[in-house]
Amino acid sequence: MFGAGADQHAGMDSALQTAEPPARGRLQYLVVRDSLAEEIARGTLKPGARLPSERSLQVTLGVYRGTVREALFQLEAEGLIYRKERSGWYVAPPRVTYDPSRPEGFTAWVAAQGRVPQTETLSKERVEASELVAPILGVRPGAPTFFVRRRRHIDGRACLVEHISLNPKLFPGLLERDLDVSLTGVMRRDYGRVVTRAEVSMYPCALTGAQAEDLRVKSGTPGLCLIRTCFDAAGAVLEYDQEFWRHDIIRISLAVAMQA
Amino acid sequence: MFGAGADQHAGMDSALQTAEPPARGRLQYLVVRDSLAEEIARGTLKPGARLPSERSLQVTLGVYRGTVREALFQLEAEGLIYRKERSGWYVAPPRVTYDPSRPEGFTAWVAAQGRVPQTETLSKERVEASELVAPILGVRPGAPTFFVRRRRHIDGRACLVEHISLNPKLFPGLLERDLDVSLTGVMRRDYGRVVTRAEVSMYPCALTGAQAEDLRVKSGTPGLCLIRTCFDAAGAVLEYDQEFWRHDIIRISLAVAMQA
DNA sequence: GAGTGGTCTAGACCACCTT
DNA sequence: AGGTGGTCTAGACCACTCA
Repeated sequence: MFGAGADQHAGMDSALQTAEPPARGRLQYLVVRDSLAEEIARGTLKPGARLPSERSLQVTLGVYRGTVREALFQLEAEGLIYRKERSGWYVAPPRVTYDPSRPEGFTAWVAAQGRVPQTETLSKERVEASELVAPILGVRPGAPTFFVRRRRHIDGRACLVEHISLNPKLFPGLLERDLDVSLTGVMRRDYGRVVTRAEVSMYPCALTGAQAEDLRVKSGTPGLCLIRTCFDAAGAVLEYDQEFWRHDIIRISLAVAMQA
Repeated sequence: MFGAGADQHAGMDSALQTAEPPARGRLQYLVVRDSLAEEIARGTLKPGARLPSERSLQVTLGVYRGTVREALFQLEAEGLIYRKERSGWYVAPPRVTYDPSRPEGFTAWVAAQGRVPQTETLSKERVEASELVAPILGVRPGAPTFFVRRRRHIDGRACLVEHISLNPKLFPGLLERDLDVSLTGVMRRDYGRVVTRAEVSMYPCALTGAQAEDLRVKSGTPGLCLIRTCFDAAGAVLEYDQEFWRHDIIRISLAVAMQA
């Protein structure tokens, strides 16, 4: 046996059997990370494929499990792999590209990229407008609003949950409808309301609490929070939408005209 | 002494002295996270303040250091705290809001939010156009291009590095100028080129390798990659810009008109 | 030089998924 | 029931920062 930490920091040629001229791969977990990343890039591990278990990697690579996990976390942060809780680690599929200036709904643009979309309504209810939402929807705090929670999937994998707030006066009877479809489509066809403008804001976040549970990811998983307020041509707020995305599945892309 | 893991999962009343009706705080690191988060929310810990050291938290809270660190990582992922490598953990300042449709440069919009911007040119050189960049700039692969690396700070903290590629024919002598200023300003004043349109794309990423070193963060830190191609009114590509942001410092916000 | 975070080891039990 | 990841313990040494 070798003493704890005697040559734990590689740099000498102990780390892995794969003879490499490390350069930056001095740290063991970086070596593990890069070797896994290379297998993914090379295609030895294809999207959707399952990685060997942590314990088998531990044995194969001759490092302790924490080091393997650190490497896995890095790859997860890069969006190269993801985990199904207590099931295993899998190679992540390519990102989908979302253009918030396009009028197509989720279902349409995901399908257009050759992927399989699916929407699931988790809850729909009447709630009192919060201090935050009331001024946005243009109602008094405490006034009735519609609140819809939906989960959306791509290729069978849950990739976002969204919280939608609406003004009931604009959409009477909305909650009685099937909402597993494009909401902008329902607004247009059934209520004659068309989104012509939106204010979009987004920031990297962590998925915690209810969001993490809804997406079945570990609390603290990195995510992207995307908030959208949709207006019609008259300037009425049609929808206030908070979307919590897995960080590894989306790319935002749009053309912007510079303001004068 | 107590056996390894006998009551390691709280739920019973072992976890922390702070009597709480956990609800979701069953896991020890979530309890630690939430108690720290509460101190930040309450203002006991103010932006910029330094947290107690991991070892002192370990003693205070009666858990092992790994548990403390897991809690710290979660708060980091949420953007509530950040680390200065090997120095300590600090409470994060509020995010700045970036609107890619505004023509103001970094220096102007950061200052407008009451923060102190600073730009630093890390390198500027002539390089051969890569396969990726050539078609974007409209030159042949291998043709000469300008390549500028800059690091930008907010309130003294490095918050992004950017890689800028330009077509030398449009900006002769650019590399001899001071580039620690607004590039769009230089383009406009010195070359009569005005950005009127941009294609912007962004996705959550991990800061690794050179980016991580430039920003002095640990490899694998979550980040936001923002890529921008700027055009003038004639449709010429003025600039191809890759920005690597710390994940916790920025919020993107813009108004979009829906395409017909 | 003292103190900090960063990395690493060698174990253990638990909750959950899969078969 | 067996295997997986998730959490936890109790150590150790290292590289770096800061005073």
